[in-house]
Amino acid sequence: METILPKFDSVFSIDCVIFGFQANELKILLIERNEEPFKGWRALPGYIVKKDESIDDAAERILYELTGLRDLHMEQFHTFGDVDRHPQGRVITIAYYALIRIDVQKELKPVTNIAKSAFWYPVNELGKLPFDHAKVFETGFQKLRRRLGYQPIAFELLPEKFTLTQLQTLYEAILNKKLDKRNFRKKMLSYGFLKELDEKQKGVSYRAAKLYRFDRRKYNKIFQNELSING
Amino acid sequence: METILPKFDSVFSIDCVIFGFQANELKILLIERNEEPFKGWRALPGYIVKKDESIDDAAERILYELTGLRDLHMEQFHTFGDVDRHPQGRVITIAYYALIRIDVQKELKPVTNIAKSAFWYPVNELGKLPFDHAKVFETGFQKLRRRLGYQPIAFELLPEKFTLTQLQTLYEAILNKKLDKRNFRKKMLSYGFLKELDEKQKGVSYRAAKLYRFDRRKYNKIFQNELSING
DNA sequence: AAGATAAGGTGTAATTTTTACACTAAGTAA
DNA sequence: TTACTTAGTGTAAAAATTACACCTTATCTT
Repeated sequence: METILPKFDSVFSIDCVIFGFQANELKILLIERNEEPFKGWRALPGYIVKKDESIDDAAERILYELTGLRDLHMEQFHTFGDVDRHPQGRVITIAYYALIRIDVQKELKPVTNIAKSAFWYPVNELGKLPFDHAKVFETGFQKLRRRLGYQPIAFELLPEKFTLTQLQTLYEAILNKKLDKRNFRKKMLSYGFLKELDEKQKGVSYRAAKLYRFDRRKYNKIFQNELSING
Repeated sequence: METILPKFDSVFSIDCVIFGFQANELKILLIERNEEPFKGWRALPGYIVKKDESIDDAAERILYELTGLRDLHMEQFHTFGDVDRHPQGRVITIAYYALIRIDVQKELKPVTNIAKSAFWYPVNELGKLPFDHAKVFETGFQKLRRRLGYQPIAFELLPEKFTLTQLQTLYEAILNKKLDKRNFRKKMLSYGFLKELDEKQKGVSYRAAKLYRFDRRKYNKIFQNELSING
C-alpha cells in the first residue's frame, strides 16, 4: 500500500550527524519522522534549505527546529547527490556533523512538527535508516575517526572535567580498538594541553580518579603545528 | 555598464579543480569563459548539474564539455552555498578535484562554446578569479596538501616513469617547502612501492638519473594500512 | 576491622623512526 | 682536460613508539 506523493523540483537539503558520548557509548542524534515518506521512522535530522539562507545557516536552523539544539559548531563533510536518493524528486543533501556534550540540561524537543521527537541513539544499534542515511552516517563516522587522529576533538564530547580513563574509553569507542593504558596516558599528558585539577571523580564505588580539564590555549598551539610536515 | 541578466531558480553546479604538474610547476586547469557573467575571464571549469544525472556523473560530463578531458577520477571535496555567490540567483556548487598527468597527447579543447578555451595555469599566478573560485581553489589546494600526507597521490601527477628528484620537486611544490634529499629518498624507497627500472632519464645535459615506476599493487597494501592508529 | 573487589596510577628497556648533515660519482659541454 | 651540473649515498644522535605488570587507593561486604 503506497501513498502517492507529489513530485517536487530540484532542492537542497541538509542532514546532520551529531555525535555524543553517554554511558561509555558513542551515540548520534536521531529524530522520529512525522512526515511522509518514512513517517514514523528513525532518521537523521534533516530538512530543506530555504532560498535566502546559506547552507551553514540552514544547517543550524534545521538542527534547531528538529531537535531544539542550538549554537553548536557544525561542519560540512560531504554532499550526496544520487538521482534517486529521494523518492519525491531530485534532492541533493549536504551532510554536516558536529560533536557535542550530551547534557541532561539540554532538552531535546523539536520546535516544528516535522519531527515527532529527538533522542540519542547508540551508533552500534542504528538498524535501518531511511533514504541513504546509513551511507551518510557511515561517511560521517569515518570522517570523525580520521579527524580524531589529527585533532584533539574528543574533548568536545566529554564533560568539562573528565578522567583519563573516560578519555581513553572514548578514543576506544571511536576507533573501535583497545589502547594501552600507560602509553595512552603518557602520550596525552605529553601534549601538555591537559590541566590536572585538584579534584577527584565523585560517586564511584572504587578509588576515585583525578579530573582533568582541556586547556584550549595550549591546544591551539599544537593545532597550529598540526599541518607541518617533515622537511 | 552592466548587462542585465535573467534570474534563475535554485540550481546545483559543479566546479572542478584539476591539478597537473608541468615544467616543475604545479598547475590547474582553467577555461576562458564565453558566457556572461564574467565573460572572457579565466575561471575554474564549472557548469550546471542536470536534473537526471548524479553529481558525480555531472562532474565528469562538465569537465569533458568544457575542456575535452575524460576518464579521470574526480572526487568531491567541498560544497559552497553562500546565498550571494552567484549574481544571477541561488547556485550551490559542489567542488571536485582530480590529479592528472599533463600530457601533450591530451588536447585541451572545449566541446561546447560555454568555454572559449581551456589551458593549464600555474597555481602561483592565478590572479583574480570570478565568483568564489579563489576560495574554491584554495580549499581544494589545502585538501591536496593534506591528502599528500597520507596517500601517495603524487604519482598521479607524474609521468609513468620518473626520477626521484622529480618526485621530490613535486612534493616541494605542493608542500611549498624544501625537503632533505637523502631523507626523502630513504623514506620513499622504504615504502617499497617504487620499482627501479633499467632505464635512465634522457635528453639532459648532465648525469642522467635512474627512472622509477609506481607499483600500484604494493601501494594498495600500504594504503590499506593507512587508517590504522597506534594501539 | 578485615578482606574482597575494582579501578587508579605508575616506569623502563628495546625498537623504530626521524632528523641533521657533506662529499664523491657520473655524464655532458666547452 | 677541465669545468659544470646533478645523481647518488651513510651514519650517528635524538625522538617517538611499543610492549609489558604490579602496587595503591577507595569502597563495599561480612
